[in-house]
Amino acid sequence: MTINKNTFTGEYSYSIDTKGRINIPAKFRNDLANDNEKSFVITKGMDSCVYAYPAIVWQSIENELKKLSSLSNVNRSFVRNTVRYASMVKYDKQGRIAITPNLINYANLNKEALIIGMVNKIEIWNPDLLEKVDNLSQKIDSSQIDELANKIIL
Amino acid sequence: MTINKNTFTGEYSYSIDTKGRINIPAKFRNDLANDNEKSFVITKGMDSCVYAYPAIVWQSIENELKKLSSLSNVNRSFVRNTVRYASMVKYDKQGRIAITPNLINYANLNKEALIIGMVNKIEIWNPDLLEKVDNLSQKIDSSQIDELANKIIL
DNA sequence: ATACATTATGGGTAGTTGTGGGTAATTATA
DNA sequence: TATAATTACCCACAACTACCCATAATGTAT
Repeated sequence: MTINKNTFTGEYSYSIDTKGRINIPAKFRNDLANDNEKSFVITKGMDSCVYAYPAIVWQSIENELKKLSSLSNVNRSFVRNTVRYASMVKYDKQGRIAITPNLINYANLNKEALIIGMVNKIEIWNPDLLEKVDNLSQKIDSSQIDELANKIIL
Repeated sequence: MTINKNTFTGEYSYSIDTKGRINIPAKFRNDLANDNEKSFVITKGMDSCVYAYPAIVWQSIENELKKLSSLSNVNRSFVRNTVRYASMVKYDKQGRIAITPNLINYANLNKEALIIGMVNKIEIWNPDLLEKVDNLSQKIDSSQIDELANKIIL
């Protein structure tokens, strides 16, 4: 039992089976508020990973997206790309969700997968890819990271 | 009973058992405010040690992180690095927490471990490592200490 | 000093979790 | 419509974890 619902932290290593299923860590399932009815919305992440939002959190994101005027070119393609590959999935009795082939392909997922709690959402990664992306962004943005660190960490 | 809750000082030597469990010093358990529900959040420390924050202290960190939009590259990697190895742990009837294999590995923890109160958080160290890091930092010239002296009155 | 309470540490056990695979129902395809 | 492919749901089981109890060491009060 944690204090904050729909809030995820930590890194877990899980395997994706031949049917494209992956386990949602027991801890995350416990952190998921009941009104989500065991459902996440999975979609393309900003980096080459899969995002999984609690169903009701996704709903509020949809509401935000509705506010973006479609007159703007940028808005249109942004909305299209975020929504296009989104699908609601419910975890089964064993706690697994099925990842769509689209997303498996996009995130380059093989047998091994890393699941990372990102506070309000979950990321599913190919471990090798994550390492690359991580190294890269740390080199580029270290000064900005330090700036953030000064604001947030005690 | 101390005056300030969620405030830790002092050094203690404890052993980590074969299950990865370590005792939270009785004094620290008493210093932990009740609304933490006997829970800490453990994560990677700045040096090669494990940090343990009182759960509610960590919660306020999480709330800050939630405000950062994932559209920014810098924000993403900052959030990821901050929460990636964080997990909430509750101490059992004997007053022990279980340290995740990830963190045991990162901090090079064996049987012996040093627990140090660091005011708003706790550090868990491999004693040998701490000694090395400590020797290193003692070589830092005293001018920097003088600088600190301007900020804090002892 | 003695009795009692608390603390630190080890280990056992029942229940949970992660993983594979099977089968029936549903959907797609020819 | 018949058949193939996909999906949803079920069971099995090894590994792990949470929870409980035991015991020795330490601390505390009378």
